Amino acid sequence: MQQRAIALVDCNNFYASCERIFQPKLEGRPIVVLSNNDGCVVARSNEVKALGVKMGVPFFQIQDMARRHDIAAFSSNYALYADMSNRVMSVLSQFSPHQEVYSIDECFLDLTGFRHLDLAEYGQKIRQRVHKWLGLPVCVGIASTKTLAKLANHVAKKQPAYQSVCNLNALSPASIDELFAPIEAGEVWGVGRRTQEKLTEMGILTVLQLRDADLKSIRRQFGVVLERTVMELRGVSCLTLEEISPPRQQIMSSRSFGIPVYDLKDLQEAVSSYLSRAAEKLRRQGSLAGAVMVYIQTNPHQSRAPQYRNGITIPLPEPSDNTLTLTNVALAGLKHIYQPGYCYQKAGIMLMDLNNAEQKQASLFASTFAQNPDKSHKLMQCMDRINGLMGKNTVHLASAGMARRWQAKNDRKSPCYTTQWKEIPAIG
DNA sequence: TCTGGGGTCCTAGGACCC
DNA sequence: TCTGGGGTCCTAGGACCC
Repeated sequence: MQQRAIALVDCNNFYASCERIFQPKLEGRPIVVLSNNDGCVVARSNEVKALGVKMGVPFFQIQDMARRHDIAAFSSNYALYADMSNRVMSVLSQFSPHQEVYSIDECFLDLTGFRHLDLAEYGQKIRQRVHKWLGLPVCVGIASTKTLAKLANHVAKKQPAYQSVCNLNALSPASIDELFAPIEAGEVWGVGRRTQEKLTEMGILTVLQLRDADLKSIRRQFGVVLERTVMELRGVSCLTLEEISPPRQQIMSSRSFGIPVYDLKDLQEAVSSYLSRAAEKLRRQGSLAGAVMVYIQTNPHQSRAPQYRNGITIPLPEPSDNTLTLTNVALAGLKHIYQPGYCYQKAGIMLMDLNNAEQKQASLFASTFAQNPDKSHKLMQCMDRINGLMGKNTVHLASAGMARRWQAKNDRKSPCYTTQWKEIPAIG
């Protein structure tokens, strides 16, 4: 079988880079992007990484350092990142007929058909076009399997000699061994903290050692997943390119609150608004939910305060994608688990047992909406269209509240430069 | 007193990813 | 004072059935 050529294209420090595009004066200045509620650091520019700030640290823990080094901190602006991501993916799709969008900032491209070209050069072309058209830096890793392509990307990022593009297919076996020998096994895609610890105990420290480990004992100790990973490191492709993403099997929506919440009323508003978002996603992918889960919890980090967490899953008599139906179920569940007297930090909902709306099974027992499914369907369509055209939350259920005191903090959010007419950058 | 064995389905929990 | 959110897959163990 011919050797495949899979590229992994990954944006460098994606969120931080997005912020920089529209504020060029931030070039060279350390930047962090914060998680929801301005809680943790979820993206760091190179300057911040150099300062030793780790991924996921609570922002308040580094606030002194942030002041000392003049770190620019941003609330996350998902509308901006999602829009920039779409643009990146669209540019990248020009370089191969086979693309798998793997996450918001990376995608696989099948370049097998382009093997007659110098693929390192081709990778440079990709990089330059994304940079020229969008102002975003990317790195490219190319190899015969997805796992190796991820690793090649890691090399492209870390080793300046490669100038952001690394093609393992062009290297001799001896130079690949040399390349893999100093890289920690934990850098491999699919090897997390736990697995790395266990591997270390077995004396497997490097990528090279993992690749050459005894397959049977890997299988026995870790299961099929890591076995596959080792095979992929050997150049045996076990993971296919998934060009069309399968519909989600569950849809979650949860948020921490911006302020401490005690009242059922606030929780109801939050749950209702999370549910609306999730139901929109549900309808967009053309699914129906068979069950709704709702949960609430106090802040687990505040160990001295009384703790309470609870959740309940409620099956629906008949699968639905109707916001009103789903909300009623979620709010009934919430009422059931709510205990007064606690300081709640977070609530969430999950739509479960999703299945295709076209294969809907009629219930034996007619429910309120089943008596008039057309009407409810049209109402939802109408809501989705208005919100699509006029902006999120233009129309929403009254139960989602108007004041929304509990909403997460995001004081440091940049404008939606690319998705809101009134926030388009002006040159003057 | 002696008390099988194999299959399926479901769930919870763990591990991983970004 | 201040600690994110949203997913997937696999496995083990229990319930249940014949």
